[in-house]
Amino acid sequence: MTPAATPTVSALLKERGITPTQQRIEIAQLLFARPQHVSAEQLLEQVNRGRTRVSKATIYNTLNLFSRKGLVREIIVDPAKVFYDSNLSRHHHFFNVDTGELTDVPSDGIGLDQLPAVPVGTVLDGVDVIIRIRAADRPYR
Amino acid sequence: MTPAATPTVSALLKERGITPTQQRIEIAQLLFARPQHVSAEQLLEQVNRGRTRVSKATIYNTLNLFSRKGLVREIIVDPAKVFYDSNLSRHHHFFNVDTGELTDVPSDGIGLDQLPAVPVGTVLDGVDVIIRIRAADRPYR
DNA sequence: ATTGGTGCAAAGGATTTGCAGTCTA
DNA sequence: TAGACTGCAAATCCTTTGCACCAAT
Repeated sequence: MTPAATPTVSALLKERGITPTQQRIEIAQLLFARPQHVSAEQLLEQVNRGRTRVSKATIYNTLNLFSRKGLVREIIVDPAKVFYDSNLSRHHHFFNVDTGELTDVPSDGIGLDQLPAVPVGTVLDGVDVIIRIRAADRPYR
Repeated sequence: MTPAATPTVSALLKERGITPTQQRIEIAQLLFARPQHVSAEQLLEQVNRGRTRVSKATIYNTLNLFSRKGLVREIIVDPAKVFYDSNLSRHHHFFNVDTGELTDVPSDGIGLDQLPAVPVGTVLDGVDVIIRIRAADRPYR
């Protein structure tokens, strides 16, 4: 086995002060293979489809860690489902309340110009813009 | 007892096609006494502090009903806590991740100019802008 | 009578926690 | 070897559901 099959991800983790364990590397590789939104559950499935098995607890621990370290962004759209976004560029989301689908807003599509000053004693942590949409033919009430 | 101690709220509910029961009136009175953000739990406490007792199930049923009928807006900031906002005017929120506090963004403070076109086959359901803030002296990582 | 609403308790589902065993440095 | 990490299962917490009882038409 080659000693450095995953140099990039491992280095990325170290940069952020995260010990690159096997599980974390596996998780990070999936997350950063392409920008995506995944739930903890989806990620767990993806990982366990591969060689390295990880537990539910580790998925949650790792996602929380990555989130705190700024490697992924938490997107909370539903009380029963958090998504983790590996695309860190400034962008916002459509959330289809009928399907539960989360998609990016085309970058040219939104103008969130000036942010308000945050309250005294606080600092900005992040801005979420979630545009809720639903199927055009479901009046739903 | 006066036959119409609560004419306003009762009428409001009827307008929206909601049968004005005692519990719903009580809940609505609290919600609309002043614009506020409450969680289901907080509202349950508030209601049960008064004369009319309501159950947890009724609180949830009622909040979901009011939300569907457009009387309150759901604000989802945390997977474990939904707030219900009785202020329906277009506005956005600060969410203090350290304290769990939700406050309004001063109306002049934000410019969300153009919204993107929603995907084909869908219609706009609502837009949430949540500005996450944290205590200035808690680096937290 | 029928339909709708409420309450209670149990169920459900996502996330967290405790703790023992394991790995990293 | 010390400290950090992982896995498993149990525990938590918010929210929903099932079902019996009550109210209104």
